[in-house]
Amino acid sequence: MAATETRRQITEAADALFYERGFEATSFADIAAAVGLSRGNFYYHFKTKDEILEAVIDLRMANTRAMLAGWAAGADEPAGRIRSFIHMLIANRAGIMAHGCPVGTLCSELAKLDHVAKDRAAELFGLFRDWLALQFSALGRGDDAERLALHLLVRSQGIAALATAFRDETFIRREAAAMETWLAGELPGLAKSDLSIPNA
Amino acid sequence: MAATETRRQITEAADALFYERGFEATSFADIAAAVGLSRGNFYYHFKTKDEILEAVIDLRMANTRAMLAGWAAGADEPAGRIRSFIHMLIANRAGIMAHGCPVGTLCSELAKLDHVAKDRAAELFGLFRDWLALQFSALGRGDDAERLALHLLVRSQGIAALATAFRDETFIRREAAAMETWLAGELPGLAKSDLSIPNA
DNA sequence: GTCTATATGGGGATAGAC
DNA sequence: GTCTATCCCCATATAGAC
Repeated sequence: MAATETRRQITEAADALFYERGFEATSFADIAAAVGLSRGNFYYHFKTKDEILEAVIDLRMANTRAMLAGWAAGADEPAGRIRSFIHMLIANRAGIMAHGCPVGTLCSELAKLDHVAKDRAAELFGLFRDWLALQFSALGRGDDAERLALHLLVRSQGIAALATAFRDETFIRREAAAMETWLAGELPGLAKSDLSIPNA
Repeated sequence: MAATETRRQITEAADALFYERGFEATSFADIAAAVGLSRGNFYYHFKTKDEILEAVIDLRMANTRAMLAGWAAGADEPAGRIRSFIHMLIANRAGIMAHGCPVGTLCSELAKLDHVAKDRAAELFGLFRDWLALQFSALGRGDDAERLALHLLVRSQGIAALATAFRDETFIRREAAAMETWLAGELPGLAKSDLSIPNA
């Protein structure tokens, strides 16, 4: 197999395992087994665990950018795009209840380890913050755009944290709906009908 | 030294280390060194790591109950008690920026490990939820008490998660203030002056 | 590029002397 | 109750054959 393809497979397997089990709790052997590779060969592709982490963060940055671009393409109005962000909580509820938010839990773990990559992981939050701020700016809230963006991140992170602890789907839906109500209040020009709660 | 006293010291050292470095990342040797004990002797007091975790959760439950009782004793009005909860974010900001919320990060780590104690750790959230709900009930919001309590937990958890990632103290103060504004809006009978932002 | 075999270190955990 | 010595396993990481 081509080295780049194997590297891609390793990175994707590590991405999933880091999310499901955590960075420290995932061993080389776990990743190698997931890809169907021997431990020895593994080191041909990645020399250290930190190198894998770097590749995983790069992958998540790329995936996040693609997701945000998809949301932007999927809705003409900034309010609808923000709703896509909120809806993510419902769409990913199973994973969130089992393993939390991939971004928040990674940042938290790396902060405790005082890992060199902790700031790079925080840039994942930065992507969401900047993208949300852009939508609020387009809605005429330029002065408050970053504050409003961070407030949405706060609530989504809090929902994820408590959903992991209590594993209560109703709670997620209710708090997501409350976020939409808040959004409507911040954007008085918006029609109520544009802010119904997603069911998917 | 008396066994109970040594056990207490171990539990407190483990409590701090689990918070600062995480449960998995903390080794027996780390805890033993913090207490000034040999590894061998360590096993006289705790047979397994899970046993230490259990003791740490018990300690945190007791400490949390004591803190909540202190807040109740320190303010006659339920609104002031809730403000004590919000103020905790400011008071603990240094620790939160470095290591996150002790409750949220422990629940998150144990969930990923699928650890047997994950539900016991979630009961720490339960203590806050029930205590906050009690205050809202006393304020005549009995029907919504749990929902309002969980909303406060959501926002405090989200603030902790993002504060850890961005290490921005201004952000913490601003979001804490926003929580107080929200609280004022939920309790229309409350005087504005009762809801000023703590500075400590 | 992939494998097996292996080095090395640290983790949890135990035995037994004092 | 405390210590030293030790066991075993699994982790990261390397060497070298194929």
